[in-house]
Amino acid sequence: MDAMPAEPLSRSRIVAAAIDLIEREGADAVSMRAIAAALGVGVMSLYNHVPSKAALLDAVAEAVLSQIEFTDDPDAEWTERVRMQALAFRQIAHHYPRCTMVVVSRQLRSTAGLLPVERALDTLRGAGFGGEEAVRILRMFIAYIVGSLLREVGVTPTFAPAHGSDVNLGDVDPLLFPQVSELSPVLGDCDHDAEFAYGLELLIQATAVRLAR
Amino acid sequence: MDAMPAEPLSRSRIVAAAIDLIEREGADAVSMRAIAAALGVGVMSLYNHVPSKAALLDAVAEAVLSQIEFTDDPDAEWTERVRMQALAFRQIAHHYPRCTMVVVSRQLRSTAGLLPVERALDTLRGAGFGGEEAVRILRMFIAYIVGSLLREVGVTPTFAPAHGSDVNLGDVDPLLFPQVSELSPVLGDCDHDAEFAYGLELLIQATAVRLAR
DNA sequence: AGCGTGTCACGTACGGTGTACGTGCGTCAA
DNA sequence: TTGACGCACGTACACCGTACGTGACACGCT
Repeated sequence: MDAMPAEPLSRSRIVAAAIDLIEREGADAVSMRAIAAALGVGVMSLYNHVPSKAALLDAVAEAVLSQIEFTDDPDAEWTERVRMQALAFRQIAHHYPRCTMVVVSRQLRSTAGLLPVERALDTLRGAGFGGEEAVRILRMFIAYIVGSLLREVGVTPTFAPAHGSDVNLGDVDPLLFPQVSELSPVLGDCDHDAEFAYGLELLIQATAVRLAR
Repeated sequence: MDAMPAEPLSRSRIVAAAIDLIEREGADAVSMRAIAAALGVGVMSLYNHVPSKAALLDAVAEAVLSQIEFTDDPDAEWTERVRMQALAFRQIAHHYPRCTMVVVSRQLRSTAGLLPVERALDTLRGAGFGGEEAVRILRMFIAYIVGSLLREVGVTPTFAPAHGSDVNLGDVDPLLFPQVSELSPVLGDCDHDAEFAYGLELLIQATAVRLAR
């Protein structure tokens, strides 16, 4: 009976199952019992490899973050390199949309998020920024990217692609909110890609101006 | 006995108690039972005024957001008005630090967040931007602000004022992460006010450049 | 071969959570 | 007076994270 060798249940297998479950059923559906069931093991077996659920979610964030793929071209203009890095960061959020909230919601003091930081700082300093300003600029970019991702997943917790707000903007009192009322069609839909690119270009240009001074 | 008239337990009292509890004990400590206990009522009484915990947290977000105080000077330069609005938005996050995560974590399709939007759009269009671009710029500012707030509360879940990362950056391999290693003192501490202001000014200037074209 | 010793899967159990449901008490309209 | 309705409340259930104990198995040593 039970021919399955049932490979040894490692930490990485647990993390993978957790990511899978989050992506399939949403972050709220994540429970130790559910993960254990998905792996076909008992609940408490998980605790031989993961100290707690919080640590597991940290590991999930770390795993997702470490999958960022940088195709960094050292010969390219620094503006182009910054653009690519920002887009790469955002891309993983599209590959794991339901996990994005998990990643963003917990501060990660691991070394997983360090490689992107290293690359970004290197690019900025190579462009001619001093260390302190490079850090400031990096923080600004991260804030913008994270904020954008949060809007994208916030608007779509069930990940219906767009249109979300619909009803809400239609019945706004035009006297109280004339601008909102007039612009409701524009506010109503949101091409995330275009929106993100717009802000990104603006940030890059602003950064370039800073460099010229 | 029981002299207390025990005023009638309205929805707003429940929300206020929830905010109070979040601010005192943290967002994790929020439970229906704890809120009920803080109000001196039974747990199920809450459900006569609030359909669910999720709805309660939405109401919390709405309440916090509606407390933004705008001192909008119509005679001021539009850049100054944008600055004031951004700072006002951020200020409530400092008044309710523990609630910030709650506000940011849930998309609000209520009219509470509409007044700031109306003001901002009015300012931008008054400056000369077209409707579509005003929306784009607004979204960019919101992304930056939200991202910044998330970093500020993320670094301080227990709200210890600063210094947080300490150990983590000290023992980074200088060969693997030369930039991070060299800049670790800069990365280690973060003057949130200054950092936010830096990015904000950069965004405003970039926006002004966009307008000039 | 016998025997600690360690690793690890697992069951049980406890205190917590959100909330469905029923019950009883107040205050009004008829 | 009586019915209806609003609302505070207790009980109960399913589910959660996880502390603890137990037993199967693999190993190095004598």
